[in-house]
Amino acid sequence: MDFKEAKNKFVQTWGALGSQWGINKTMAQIHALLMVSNEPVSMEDIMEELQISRGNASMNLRALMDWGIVYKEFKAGERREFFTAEKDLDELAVKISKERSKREIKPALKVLKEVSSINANASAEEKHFVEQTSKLYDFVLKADNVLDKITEYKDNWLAQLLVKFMK
Amino acid sequence: MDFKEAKNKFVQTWGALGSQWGINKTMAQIHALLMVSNEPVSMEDIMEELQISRGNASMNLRALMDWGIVYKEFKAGERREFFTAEKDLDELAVKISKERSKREIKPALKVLKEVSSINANASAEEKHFVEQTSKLYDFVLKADNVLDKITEYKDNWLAQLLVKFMK
DNA sequence: AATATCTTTCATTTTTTTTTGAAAGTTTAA
DNA sequence: TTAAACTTTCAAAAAAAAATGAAAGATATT
Repeated sequence: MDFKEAKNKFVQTWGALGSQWGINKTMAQIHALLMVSNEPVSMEDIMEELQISRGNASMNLRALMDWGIVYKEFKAGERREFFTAEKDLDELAVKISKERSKREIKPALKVLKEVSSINANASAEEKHFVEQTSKLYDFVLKADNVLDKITEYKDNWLAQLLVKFMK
Repeated sequence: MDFKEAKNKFVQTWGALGSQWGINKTMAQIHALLMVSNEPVSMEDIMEELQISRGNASMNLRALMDWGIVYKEFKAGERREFFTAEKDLDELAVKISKERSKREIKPALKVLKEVSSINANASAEEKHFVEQTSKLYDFVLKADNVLDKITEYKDNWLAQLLVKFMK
């Protein structure tokens, strides 16, 4: 396998993986492309390499920047914009964790709190509902706290975690 | 908010959350419904409560059973089948982790290993590619190992993890 | 201030995913 | 072994998501 093939395979695989995690294919592919580029990449190059339209490239780059995992770069003397991805994997994990917590977990917690707080009458059905959603609330809250803690460690949290867990 | 509203809100929210995690809405809704039901539920009831077709119910129940988080139940004297969800949340997390590892992480690792093993010639571009995909391989491998370890603890791994991390 | 270079927006089109429902399949019971 | 009760399958339809591209919007240059 030569470089071109390998790069292509990586970008395709990352893209497919993205879909399975609720991220759209192109967005994941752009991210993959930037991750393995040693130089900032122009929108033109991204369009060319992934065979996508200008609008598509623009919108997905915007989304990636909203996630805080892709940055704009300005090259001296160049009019157009260039893009780079966050390449530090710990930093990347932290950013994704924080963002997903904010966008998805926190709102879900709010709903869980609400629905688990209804005044259950005597019926076994309602009691079970309250019990189960309360457990779910506790569980998700704990999981979210773990994420928070992890992001505090920031550097190399994964290795530390592994060490702690294996001992 | 009364019970009916709360239940509906929970099912809807869980369904929406599912979409953001690469699981289809109906599948997540069926799972939500079963999670908060104290009694096994028939396919007829699922169709009725979620307003979905028989085929849809059948296929998504099958998918949930493939994930190992929903079970068929047979009631004495009853011809039709009933369904229940795994309600132990630790167990649920373990099953989902294992399944995602098997379906997504392991195959991704294989590709990462492949593409990071190309024979990089002297160009900075190729060197960077190999370096970055190698780092990614190590990172994902470590993360996958953490999942493995977690599943060994099985009961209440989350609480243990939290304690370890906060100390 | 007019023009050139580049980016964003968004209505429309295309693609992908999900859902439907009727036919085929399966199991139990009479 | 026939029929009744239920489940699964899958081609077609519907819905949802993503992509296009041209026009509008910026921003720099002459």
